[in-house]
Amino acid sequence: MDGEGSPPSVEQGSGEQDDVSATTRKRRDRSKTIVSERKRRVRMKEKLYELRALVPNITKMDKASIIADAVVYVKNLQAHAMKLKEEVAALETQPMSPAVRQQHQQQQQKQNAAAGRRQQGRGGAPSADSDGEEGSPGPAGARVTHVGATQVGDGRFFVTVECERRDGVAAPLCAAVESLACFRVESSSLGRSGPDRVVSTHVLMVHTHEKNKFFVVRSN
Amino acid sequence: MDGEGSPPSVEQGSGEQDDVSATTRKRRDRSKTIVSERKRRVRMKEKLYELRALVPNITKMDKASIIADAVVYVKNLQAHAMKLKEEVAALETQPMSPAVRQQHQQQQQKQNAAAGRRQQGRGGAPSADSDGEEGSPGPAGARVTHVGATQVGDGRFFVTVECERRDGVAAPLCAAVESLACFRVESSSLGRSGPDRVVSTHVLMVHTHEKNKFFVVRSN
DNA sequence: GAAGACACGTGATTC
DNA sequence: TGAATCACGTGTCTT
Repeated sequence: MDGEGSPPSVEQGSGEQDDVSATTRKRRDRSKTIVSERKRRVRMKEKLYELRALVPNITKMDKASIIADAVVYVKNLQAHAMKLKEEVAALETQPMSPAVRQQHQQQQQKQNAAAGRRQQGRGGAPSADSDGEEGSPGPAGARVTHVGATQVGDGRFFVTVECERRDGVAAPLCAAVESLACFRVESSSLGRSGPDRVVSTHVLMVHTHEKNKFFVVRSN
Repeated sequence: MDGEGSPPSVEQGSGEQDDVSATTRKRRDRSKTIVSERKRRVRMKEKLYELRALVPNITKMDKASIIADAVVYVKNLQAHAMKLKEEVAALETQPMSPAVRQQHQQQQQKQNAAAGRRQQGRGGAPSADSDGEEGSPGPAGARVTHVGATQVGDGRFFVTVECERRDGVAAPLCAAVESLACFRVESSSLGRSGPDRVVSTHVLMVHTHEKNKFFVVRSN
């Protein structure tokens, strides 16, 4: 309780026989634990740097922020990996002759930002892609070429929107995602998926009081 | 050097009337820093638990091992995602004559066989949503708390903008960045930098014909 | 000078 | 018994 400093000052000079052994033992023990603790700190710091090296988008060098950035990065990565896996599965099971694939690409011009609870893989279609209506001209005029949504956790969804790459597309894209009132944007990122395509990925969290409105549409 | 001075009883006669104020100030400062440091530790620990909840196979609860496990997990996840992405690209662009597809499937099987241990998120982690988010009913108009810009290449700049966390901040943030007419947004991402802060990072590319208009302002 | 981050040495606890 | 991990308060350094 009383945080009084134990003075490490030496009181030698009087006792000889076991006094010396006691003090030496104590001191040796102290230095051992000290160096051990130091090594422990170094180990953790190195691991932290190692982690930081793996995470792109490091915002602050701050120790806690490194872990925080790693957390959101891992979340995005997990979601992305899951989505890719499903995509692979879908592509593998569907033979997709060239004609069909071409049609598929053309058909994927959907720009529904209000894709609320509309994911019904009807007829056992395992695709998580929601089927939108006709693509109306976007806010910036860029056509959306792909929209995907996948549940990646309890009330958490991974959403990807791909559209043409034009100047000023990011803001309406973010606005569209944020306009989903029952979601909260947990993280989002924008990058290029081709010479003329940008893709924005988001992790959305359902507001807790709306959680029961959503359910999973399992693919298989 | 040896920081003594805990006894708040008497100071030497140098101070006339500052004796009480000096000790009070010192003590207040002490407790302030103490509680601040304590909060820092708590923050880091929470972030660490949050990270641990994301990593499926946690070997030891040890603090450094958590980061180590996270490191190897992120490495695996990155590799896995890259492989999946290549796979998707290959599947999408292949004309897929029957022979080719068969070969591809064989290759697929080999990959699956080689990847003996699979780590798929399974570790039923309890909901680590430590942050009780509150519905702040604010429209846009969140205050920007930090802006940074660094040149990271030839005509390429890394820009960070931090502001208050409100619903719907991402879109105006992107709009603001995109409104810089002489830049093109190469990539951008949005995440949280604190319980009440969001930070958006962007990589901007100067349009080539404007490149000579910009130069570096070195900070230190 | 106030605030924040970090490394340090140390007491407590666990295996 | 020691080795190892953690939380703590503190000094120092940078904003």
